[in-house]
Formats: sequence, C-alpha cells, structure tokens
Amino acid sequence: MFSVSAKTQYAIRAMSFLARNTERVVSSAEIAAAEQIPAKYLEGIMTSLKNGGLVSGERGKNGGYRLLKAASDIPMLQIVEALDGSVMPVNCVETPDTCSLGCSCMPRQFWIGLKSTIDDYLRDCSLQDLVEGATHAK
Amino acid sequence: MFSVSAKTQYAIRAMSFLARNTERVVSSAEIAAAEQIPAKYLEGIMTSLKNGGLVSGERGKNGGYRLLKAASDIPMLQIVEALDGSVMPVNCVETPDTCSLGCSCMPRQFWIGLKSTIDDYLRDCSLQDLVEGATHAK
DNA sequence: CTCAATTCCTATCGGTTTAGTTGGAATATA
DNA sequence: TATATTCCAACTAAACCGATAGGAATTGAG
Ligand code: FES
Ligand code: FES
Repeated sequence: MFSVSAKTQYAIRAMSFLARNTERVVSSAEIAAAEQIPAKYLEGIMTSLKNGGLVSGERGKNGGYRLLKAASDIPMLQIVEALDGSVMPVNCVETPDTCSLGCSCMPRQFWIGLKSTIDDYLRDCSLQDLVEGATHAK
Repeated sequence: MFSVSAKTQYAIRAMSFLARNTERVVSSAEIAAAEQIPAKYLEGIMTSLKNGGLVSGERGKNGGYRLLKAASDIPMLQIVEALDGSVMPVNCVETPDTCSLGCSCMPRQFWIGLKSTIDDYLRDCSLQDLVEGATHAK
C-alpha cells in the first residue's frame, strides 16, 4: 500500500544525478545509462520534470537538462507532484462531493490529516538532503 | 498519488459502523445498506477483517460480525494493513536487494523515513478517534 | 546545407491490479 | 425443512502501469 511508482523513483534518481552534475548540461541518454533507467521511458519523465518547472530542457545537439534551482531549494514533494500529481489519499479530500455518504463525512478529517502528514515529510526533505544522505535528520 | 483503495475505504466505514453498534451482532448486508457498499463486495472485505483479527464472524441465521476489541484499542494502521498489506513506499525498504543500483542506495533512507512517518500517523489514530471525529487531535 | 544528436510528442502494447459480480457451499437458527 | 447468514472460488470489465515504437521539431557542428 502507498507504493511509489517506478516513474517517481526513476525521476528521483534522475534528479539526484543532475544534482551531482550541476556544472554542465546532461542528456537524457546519459542519465539513463548512469542510473539504469529505460532510455525511452526516461525521456517522458524528463519532460514531466520540465513541465513541473524543475529542470530546463535544451534541445538540439549537445542539448540536455539541468536543474533550474539549487538542490537545496527543491523539496522532494515537488518532484513527487511533478510525476504522480498531488498526494491524495482519497478523492473527497479535494472534492468532498465525491463521497457517496455526503459531504464531510467522518473519515474525511482522517484522510486530510494523513495527506498533510505526508506532505510535510516530503516538503521538509530537499533533493540536497537526499543526495547528502541526511534524509531524515531534519 | 498514494491513493487509498476503495476496499480500504469500505473497510473503514464498515468498522466505524460496527464501532457504533457494539451491543449486537451486525450482518454484512446491514452494513452494506447503511454504508452504501456493494453487498457482495463487502462480504469479502469482512472476511479480510476477520482474518486480520479485527472482527468475529458468526455464521448461520442471525449471524453477523462484531468488533473483537474496543474501538479505542484498534489503531487505524491495523485496519489498513488487514486490507492492503503493509505500508510500503518501495520494495527495497523491506528487501534491499530489489534495488537495481545495489543495496542501500541513497534514496532508501528517504523512503524508510516516509514509511515510518505514515505508520506513525496511522498507529496514533484509533478507530475510536475516527468515530469521534477527533482524528488529528492527538 | 547537411548530418547527427538531442528534446519532445503521440500512439500502442502486454501485463497487472482493481472493483465488482456470480454462484454456490457450509453453517446455524427456528 | 426453510431461511438467513458467513465463507469460498472463479470470473469479468475496466483502469492503470511500465515500457516500446516511431517520428517531428530543434539545434549545433562540419
Ligand atoms: S467525505 Fe470522504 S469518505 Fe466521506
Ligand atoms: S535501495 Fe531502494 S532505490 Fe536503491
């Protein structure tokens, strides 16, 4: 339960690779090779990261990607949301009318609390923290 | 992302119904009607809850289910795990050799931290808390 | 200008999971 | 015996996921 998609895991590895190579532009193919990610699959992931405002994509020969911000300014939450959308235990957290038992039923607060707990954890950890291995030392 | 299955949501509603009717034995059909859950589907869910040691199932006419413990002694985590298995962001949290980049790579600690954050939240909230609506007031 | 390297877009595919149904066996009560 | 119930197993339709395929658009190098 609550499993993280392969896509998101790939994205994190790719981002961490970029964080370790900030001085240059890195091609999707190079990342794929280094991090053992299916090359064609990674292309789509990189586009999502770009659309999420996390990396810049430079097309054409010698093109590639680079981080748009310092790794310490990139909360893990942002990476996760760029790929899988926002953390959302149940639909009715955002749209209460989705619940078949009517708006704001009992469990709703419980899910809202869970969402904010997860969000907080993911927000408090930056890409830099992850790269340094200090992921849980807040 | 991190969405909760319909099965688990149904299970929680069913459990909360039982928590509000502790004095008697309640049939699966009655729960289904009250909580608007597909009756036949709920049967399977109730069996899982029974196998998880949360409810007792009494067969035959006038049979049904009841909570095996006081609602205040049932952490939400236990309900969730009875249905969807344990909270597990990525495989390698349990089995490190699953990681294609070798054991205990960088992101691993990050996922372990996330898992324990989620587990803690789900453990600290009891079925009783949920029924009372005091889900996040720890 | 041409070629190669690259991002970017769209479609498709096989596999797995999920939500739900069907049908019925076992069990208990009256 | 009839009925209400849990319990068990197979099945289905739809959605989702990881991955692949093919190619258009863009850019730099020669
Ligand atoms: S408002 Fe979400 S379960 Fe009712
Ligand atoms: S040990 Fe899990 S991603 Fe490497």
